[in-house]
This record gives sequence, C-alpha cells and structure tokens, in this order.
Amino acid sequence: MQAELAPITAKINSIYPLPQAELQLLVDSLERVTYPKNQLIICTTKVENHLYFIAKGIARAYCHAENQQVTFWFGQETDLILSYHSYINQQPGYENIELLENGILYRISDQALQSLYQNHINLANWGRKFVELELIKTEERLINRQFKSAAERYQELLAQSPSLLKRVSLKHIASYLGVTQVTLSRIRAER
Amino acid sequence: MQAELAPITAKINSIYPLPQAELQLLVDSLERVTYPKNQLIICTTKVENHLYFIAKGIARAYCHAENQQVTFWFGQETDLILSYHSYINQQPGYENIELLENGILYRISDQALQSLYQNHINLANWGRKFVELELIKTEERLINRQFKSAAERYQELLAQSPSLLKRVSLKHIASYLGVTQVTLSRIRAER
DNA sequence: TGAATTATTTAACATTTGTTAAAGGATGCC
DNA sequence: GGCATCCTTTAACAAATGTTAAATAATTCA
Repeated sequence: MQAELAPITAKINSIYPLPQAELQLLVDSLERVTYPKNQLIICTTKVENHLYFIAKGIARAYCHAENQQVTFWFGQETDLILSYHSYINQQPGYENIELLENGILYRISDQALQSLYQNHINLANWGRKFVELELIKTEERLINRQFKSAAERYQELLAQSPSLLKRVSLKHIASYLGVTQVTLSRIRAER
Repeated sequence: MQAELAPITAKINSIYPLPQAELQLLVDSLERVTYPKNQLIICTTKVENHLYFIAKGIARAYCHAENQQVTFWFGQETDLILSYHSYINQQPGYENIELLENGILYRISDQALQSLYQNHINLANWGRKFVELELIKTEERLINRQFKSAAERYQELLAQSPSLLKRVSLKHIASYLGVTQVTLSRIRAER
C-alpha cells in the first residue's frame, strides 16, 4: 500500500537523496508483513536475514545481562530494525528486538540488500550514510552518560521524544537511560 | 614510504577487501604528515576537512563537559582519525582529537574521499563497512557501561588493550571508562 | 466483572562512586 | 641537578544510585 510506504520512502530520501530508479529498486524489494504485540522480530538464537522498516508500531532492542534485560534502542515509525551484530557479522547477535505494539513492517532480505549495495553506488552510499547517522547518535548517548546525571538524561529524553514516554513502560525507559526503575521513579517524583 | 603504509593498507583490506585498482586510488590520495606530541589534529572550532590514518602514534578524542574533559575514543596504529560530527554534518563537531605521542599520519581530504565514494562502488561499500564496525564497537561500550561495574570495565580493557594502558595516562583511561581518577585508583589498589 | 498479573511508587538501608584535599612520585625543562 | 609541573594515590566525607521489600495502581484476560 503506497500510503503506508510514503513516510518510509521520505525518510530514506532524507538520509541520502536517491535517484528515483534506485529508490524504486529498494522499494520493490520490500515485503509487507504484520506481527502482533510482543512478537520477537530478531532473536539471539538465529541469524536474522531480514531488515525491517517500521510502518506502524514501536520496537525495542535488548540483551540479557546477569539476571536482567538491558534495553539499548527504541525504534518507531520509519525507523529501521536490524541486528547490527547479526547483520554485520553474519552470526547470531547479542540482541533481541521485540514489538511493543501490533506492528506493520516492510522487510527486505539481507541478500537482496547486499546485492543492491554491490550493484548500485547510490544505494551503497545511502547505506553508508545511514550507519554514520546511527553512529553519531550512539556516540552521543555514550558521551552523555558520562557527564550527565540520570535526571538530566531523563529530562532530555522527555524533551526530545515525548511520544516514547507515552508508548513505552517506565521499566524499559529506565533501562534505556541506564538506571533502575526505582531511580527513575525517584527522578519523576522530584519537583 | 611503502613500509610505513603496509600495515594501513592491510587494515583497509581487512575491513572490506578492495580490488587492487581501487585500493591504489585510495592510497594515492594519501599525504604523509607528521605532528608532535600534544598536537590537536581535530578541534571543535573549525570544520576539519581531512581524515587521518595513524602510521605511528596514539590519539585520543575528547569533548568538554562542565569543567572537565570527557575522553571517549583512543586510536592507535592503523586506526582512522576523524570527527564524525564534523565529517558527517560538515559543521564544527563537539570533539577534539589530540596526539598523545609524536605521530606519523597519512591523511586524505574529505573532498577526495567523497569523490572516491561517489565514483567507486567498492570504496563506497568499504566506507559503509568501516562505519558499521565502528558502530558495533560503540554500541558494545554503551551496553557494557549499563551492567558492568567500573572494575569489570577496567579489567576488560586491561585484557583487550594492554598496550593502551602502557601508553596512556590513567587520567585519560579513567575518563574513557566513565569514572573519576580517584575511582580508577581505588580499583587498581584492590587485591 | 473479577482475579491474576504486571507496572509503578515508596521506604529503609547498603553500596558505589563522586568531591575535595593533601601527600608522594614521576616527569620535563632550563 | 633542581625546580616546577603534572600524575597518581590515599583519606574522609558527601551524594547518587542500587537492593530489597512492600504497598498501591493499572492492565490483561478468562
């Protein structure tokens, strides 16, 4: 359905403008799939060979540590779901990615995407630019964690992604911010 | 000098194997430069328009926060120095990168690199792969900071990069690990 | 609807890490 | 060599965050 895809193609072009022909090649490779809330899209036990654009829904990536889950990423409409570890190394990764709401996704097989990258230079550069932007975001989070208090990180998230707070449980927000639920509750009670 | 470049070209090829012709194009674009210890290679006040391969030396990236410096990256021989923020957004970044030892670098202008990316598909894919690997490393550090204690992070760094500990002051190591010098001293004094 | 589950808050206490200050070492430079 | 500077450690205390447990609120599902 074209209407569903429009925000996704707009996002793709905003990352790195693609000639119509190459954009079309990418779009033509997409397959529409739907999954229910709580569905695991990526899991640690198998190599995932698809990447997913989110048309509707919200997802979180987490990994297991000691006896807890560590949430380190959220994705919403137009975001791309992929396991970097699985995708880049072609072996099972450390991350699980699950839907937190019923979702509509458009997926492309890794094989198809690699083929596009090998044969279309603008798509290869699109892929490069996409990862560069992801890297900056991750680097900023790492740096922020070093010199901002948990309260400051919460206030920033609230300001930058208010919709996230409305759609995701505080349990997961706390983990994403790098604190316990108890600490987050304390922060929210202040003032 | 070819001998100096050999480890760098080997590293380049290990990231993503390049046909000889395209590797040569990249190598031919490199210019040898030397800088003394403490030289600022990248600074926040200007757009940096070169990327640097380290042939000899060690560098650290840091940014200013409150009244302290936050060190968030180290680079050694064969590593690539660039300011992602400056390079990706084409505006002054938040990071400074300085040499901690006298260094021999091979640099390429951003303009030349972009031109290579636009015209040579294997180089474009090399650039994509390079950033993907950087992203994984950054993501892992972010996750580790969430559920490993400062002591564990120190022990891991010691095991994975013993040479780093020998070449870099503990002040910078502490910042890289996300703790104060005092905390790092305590960790080292234990047991 | 109502029971069961899950999410969130609160409290008390423990632990880790930060802050400040001082002292001892190491290093570099004239 | 000796002075000055910077690095590292140690100590005492403060602040932030974690842990455990319990109470309350919200949600899910039969």
